[in-house]
Amino acid sequence: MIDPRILRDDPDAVRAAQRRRGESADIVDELIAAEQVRRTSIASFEAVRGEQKNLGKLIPKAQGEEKSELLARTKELSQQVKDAEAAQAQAAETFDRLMKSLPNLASEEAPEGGEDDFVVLETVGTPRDFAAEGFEPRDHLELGQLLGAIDTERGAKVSGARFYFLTGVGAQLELALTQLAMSKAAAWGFVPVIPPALVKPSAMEGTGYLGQGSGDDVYYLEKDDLYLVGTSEVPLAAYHSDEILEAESLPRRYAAFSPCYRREAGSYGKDTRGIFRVHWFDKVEMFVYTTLEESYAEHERILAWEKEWLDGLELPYRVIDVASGDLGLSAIRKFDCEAWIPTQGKYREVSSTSNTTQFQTRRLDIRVRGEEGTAPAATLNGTLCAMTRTVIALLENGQQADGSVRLPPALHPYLGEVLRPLA
RNA sequence: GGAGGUGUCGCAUAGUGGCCUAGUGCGCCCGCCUGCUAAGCGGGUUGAGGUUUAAACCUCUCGCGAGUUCAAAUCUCGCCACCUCCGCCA
Repeated sequence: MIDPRILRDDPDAVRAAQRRRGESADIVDELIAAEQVRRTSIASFEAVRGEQKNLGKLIPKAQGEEKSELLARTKELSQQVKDAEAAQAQAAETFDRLMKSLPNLASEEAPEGGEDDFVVLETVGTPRDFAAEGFEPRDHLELGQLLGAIDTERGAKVSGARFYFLTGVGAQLELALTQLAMSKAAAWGFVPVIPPALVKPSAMEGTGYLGQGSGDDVYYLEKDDLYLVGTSEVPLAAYHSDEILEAESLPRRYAAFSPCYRREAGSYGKDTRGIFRVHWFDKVEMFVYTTLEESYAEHERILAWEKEWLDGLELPYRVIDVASGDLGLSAIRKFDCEAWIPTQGKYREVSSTSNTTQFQTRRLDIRVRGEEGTAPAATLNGTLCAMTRTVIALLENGQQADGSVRLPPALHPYLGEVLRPLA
């Protein structure tokens, strides 16, 4: 949710931001009208309510005829108060619903356009030339099967399409990555967290994951009215909901390890091989609470940490500045890191960091107490390590002609230098 | 899953229908006093929203939501959280 004052003071800025996202600006006029109704209905309610309170004070002191006259008048007022309150509540709800459907104001610095209009900010490392090395690279699934690391057939048997088992060195690799990522994050000043992966609707709604059709991509347990989170951003954002944080305590940085569940509705037929696009994976996620003013610099810092992580894994990657039409509801700007996937001949997303400014904190009621009163906090999120895609990148980029896989030095303490095919 | 209990301002507590504009203590902030510190004295101290140039005023907020009533922290119902016991389990 954006600052309602911007609507009043500078509606053109909101219209411009909508256009940058490639969306209609009509909602701005609807919002302005709804706010007007909201304010006048508040004024009417307060007027009758005030009168009711004043008359009510006279009743215990009044006697006889004066008293019964007062009672008659207040009885009439009572109904008016109820009606005015209901009207006020309805106007507030209408305004609130519209406000919540409005996406965050896309940054003017984000490239304009849709999914394909991203800007490449940087390319790090060089993809290997397998032709020069004299062999055809195997894809991650073939390698995973040779190593006894990935079992998608049994994943499908037990849970269905887009599920998998990690076995042997596959399981060990995920545990090693988890341990490495969590200890790196702790060294950078993040508080390690293991959050619940099931959350109430308010948490899901507050982070913006139920809006604009994205609700279809979320698993929901009807019996219990709980959602399975698609990222630990959700429980981490809701962690401080309904709280006021002291300005001196910021930034608060959290790194969470959690499973992530995604229905992948609307991606039928896309990335169906292996474990690239799955219904469940585990992830270490960074999440920061700070002030709006600090959020822009923090976004750069999170990106820097993501790069440091990929550098440590010695993966070739590039960084893109996601276009305004592809930001999702909550972000004003988003940077993705994409690792090179040799058998696809492309860079593919392995991490993503968003500045969601005050969009989530207004919904979740998270404020900062500073010198000049309270203001909504700002939140940011960024992937440190999404397990399945990182496993894919490590296997494919580290492979050798015999199907063995060389690991980066950072992982040697956990798994040795080379993963070897089963005999 | 069953039975019982609790939920008031940062913390602790008072409050069983109108004198609650929620009192008191602690903590915290400002001032006075004071060789220093402590004590003492005076004032302030939930948050949100509305009217307004401003000062100021008003409304809402006693876990959340409905209801009863002219009037609800207080009475009724539903929900949530926590505590104790039983059952089950890791």
